[in-house]
Amino acid sequence: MNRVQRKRDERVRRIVAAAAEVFGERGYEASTLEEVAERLDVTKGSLYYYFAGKDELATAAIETLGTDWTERLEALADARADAPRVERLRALLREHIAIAVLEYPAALRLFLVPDSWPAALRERIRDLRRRHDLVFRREVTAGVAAGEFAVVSVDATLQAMHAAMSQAPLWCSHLAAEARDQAMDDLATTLLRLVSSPR
Amino acid sequence: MNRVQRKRDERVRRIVAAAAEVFGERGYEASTLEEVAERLDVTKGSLYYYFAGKDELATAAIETLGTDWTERLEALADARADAPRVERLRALLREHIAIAVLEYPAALRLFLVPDSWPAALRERIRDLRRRHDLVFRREVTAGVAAGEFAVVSVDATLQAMHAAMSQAPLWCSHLAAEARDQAMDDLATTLLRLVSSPR
Amino acid sequence: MNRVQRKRDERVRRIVAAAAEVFGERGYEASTLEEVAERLDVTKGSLYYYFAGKDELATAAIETLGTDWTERLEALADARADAPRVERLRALLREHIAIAVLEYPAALRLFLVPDSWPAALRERIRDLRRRHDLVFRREVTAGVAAGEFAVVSVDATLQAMHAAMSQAPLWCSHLAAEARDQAMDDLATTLLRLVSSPR
Amino acid sequence: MNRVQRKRDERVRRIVAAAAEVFGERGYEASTLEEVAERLDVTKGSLYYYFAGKDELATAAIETLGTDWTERLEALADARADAPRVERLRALLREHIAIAVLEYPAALRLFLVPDSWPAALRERIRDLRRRHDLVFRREVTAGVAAGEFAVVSVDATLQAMHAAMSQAPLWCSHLAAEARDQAMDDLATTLLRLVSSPR
DNA sequence: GATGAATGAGCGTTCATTCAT
DNA sequence: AATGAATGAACGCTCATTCAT
Repeated sequence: MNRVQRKRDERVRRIVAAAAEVFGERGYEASTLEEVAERLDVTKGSLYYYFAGKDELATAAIETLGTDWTERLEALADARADAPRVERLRALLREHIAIAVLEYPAALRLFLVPDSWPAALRERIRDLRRRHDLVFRREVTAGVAAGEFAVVSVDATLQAMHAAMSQAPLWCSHLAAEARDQAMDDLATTLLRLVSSPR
Repeated sequence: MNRVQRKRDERVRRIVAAAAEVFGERGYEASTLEEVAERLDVTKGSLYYYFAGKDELATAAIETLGTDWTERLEALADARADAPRVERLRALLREHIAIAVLEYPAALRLFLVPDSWPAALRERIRDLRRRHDLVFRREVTAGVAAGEFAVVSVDATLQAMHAAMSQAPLWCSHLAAEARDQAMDDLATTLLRLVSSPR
Repeated sequence: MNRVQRKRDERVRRIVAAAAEVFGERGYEASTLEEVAERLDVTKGSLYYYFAGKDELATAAIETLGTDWTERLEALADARADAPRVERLRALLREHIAIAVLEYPAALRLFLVPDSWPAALRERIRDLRRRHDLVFRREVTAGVAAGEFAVVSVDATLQAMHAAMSQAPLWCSHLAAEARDQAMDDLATTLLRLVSSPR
Repeated sequence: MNRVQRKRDERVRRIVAAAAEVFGERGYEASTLEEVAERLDVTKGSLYYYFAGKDELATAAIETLGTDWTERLEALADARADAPRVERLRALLREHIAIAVLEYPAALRLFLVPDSWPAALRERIRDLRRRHDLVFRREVTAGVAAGEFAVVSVDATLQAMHAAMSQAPLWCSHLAAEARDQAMDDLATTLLRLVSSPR
């Protein structure tokens, strides 16, 4: 029973990975269950054995990706708990950008979900974003409270950070390794300006 | 013949305008020729008299949308030619955000062109973005040269600005009118920090 | 414009007729748009130019058939307005049976609609049945009021009549012409017993 | 081996019972093997160990349903062997209606077998109906012979009775419990009129 | 120039059926 | 005996595209 369950989980994992790929490359609307199935070398119908439909598959893809991403950032924040605020935030920004560029270059498209989704799923996705957002929000608000950071508006600041980081792949992906590293560093440093107290 | 030509141009102009509206609101995949035709109060088939297909219409729409957008920003920059740099840049940022949020909420999706599009069209779109980018790049580089702005990297700065502005609709669209205006102001002010000389 | 409209109406009429045939032969669930289209020698998709979907097509089929049927009975009732009650009712029963057996042998299946239909459509069908029912109900209640008929329950009586008449094709269709006429007569006479005052 | 066989028979019996339930509730097309399996708490695939496919299962279900139904009526007729004819017939009608309305509301649909079914299966079903019919035919013909009943035509009378009873669910199912009981009583009494000697 | 009509390919989804284990 | 998994055909539906008029 345990073995069966493991097998099933592994299968689900592979399907979600393939789905995340496809949704990321094409966006929700242009993605086809056929293509997801093709990459897994199974038929369309098989997907329905594991997922109730396109929406659920997309949600699972987003959820998996979002959870993994968030947890890594949370772990990083913990690991740097004693570092100066600005350095901890820089590390988080840098890591976020690196994950976006190197591992999930398709994430932006994945989160560009159609407004037509059922409210429940959209709420679920909103939760994911919130938790993800919280990693950075915590740092920023604490820094502001401590007088080390200064922002015009926490929301606007976080919005700008997230947007810039999630679009980084569009800009960086085609660069050579070194230039890319430099670009990612530059972006992180640039985004730090958003919270630096201007004196 | 001249009169005929003018008439045709005007017709094309109206079609493209309607298409830009629809594509701008829904993105490429979710847009329907039926809806474009409906807004023009003609039938779907008529569009084919002027455009070879959806892709061409979309390209024309993107082009129009991009050109319109850029020209409005250029005009604004001209109008504020004598204003202090920082105020001119703020005005440009604010206007860009307003256009994105209020008029073309799906522009981000629209510019995320699928890899499957013909290279020619994608190149055309790249040109548009370049010209668009130039409006802000000019301001930033001039400001830096004049010692009034300071940036880590011009590319990273512009990249962050554009990303934040184009994703603003995701964040602002659902806000009430007043809150939305405030959010747009905050975002513009926040993005100004990216070029402010930190002293 | 008038000619175009006539053409369209004729087209719709033919589609509805084909649909009524198919739905009648197979029932709602087992009927296929493909088969309706095939009988019309067009493609499935064409049907959507005239009807929004399977449900609407089925509703139109039911509606057309039901209206025609009812109107003919109403006309008959008018024509026999001066005949004795029992003879007028007999004529109505006989005509109803004849229409069912000879013209719409498939009607029974057509009205066996799935419970899953949208409430609006089911309400529409209920209306049709009500109007159809009214032709007989009027006769029965008037007869009862006049003391010429006697029934246990008007509802039960009408229900039994309608059921027997609509199922007549199952029983009569395969009979030879003469035997079939006799069977239809017998059925009408039998059903008259339902209202005869038993003394 | 005998024990094994008994076990298997029991298993088959339970499957068929579940199938009869489902098919009786939903009709053939709308029934799913998945649902049958679910009610038995086994998987879809298991059913194929006992039945070659949906059609065979449906046939067995119809057969069971029909046999069960008939036997209950036969038992009832026996139990009331000494009652007056009219009361025995009333009891049979009432019971038939109750079974139709309360237990097999979709039986009508189920017996409206598509023409596409193999002739053998359809013949089988016809046999079932004949035996079923016989329960009532016996009562009616005997009553007529005894001079207690009077009918225009035995066939027409039985046809009307069966039709009214099998369509009763369409009419009664949505009534509240009390009203439904009353309706069933009324219908039985009404149908008795079909055989009552007039005057 | 424009329309009404039709087409056909493709999509998401369902489900009876098969089969290795 | 039974299960989990997979398949494939079919269905309802959408929509870009074509074309005679």
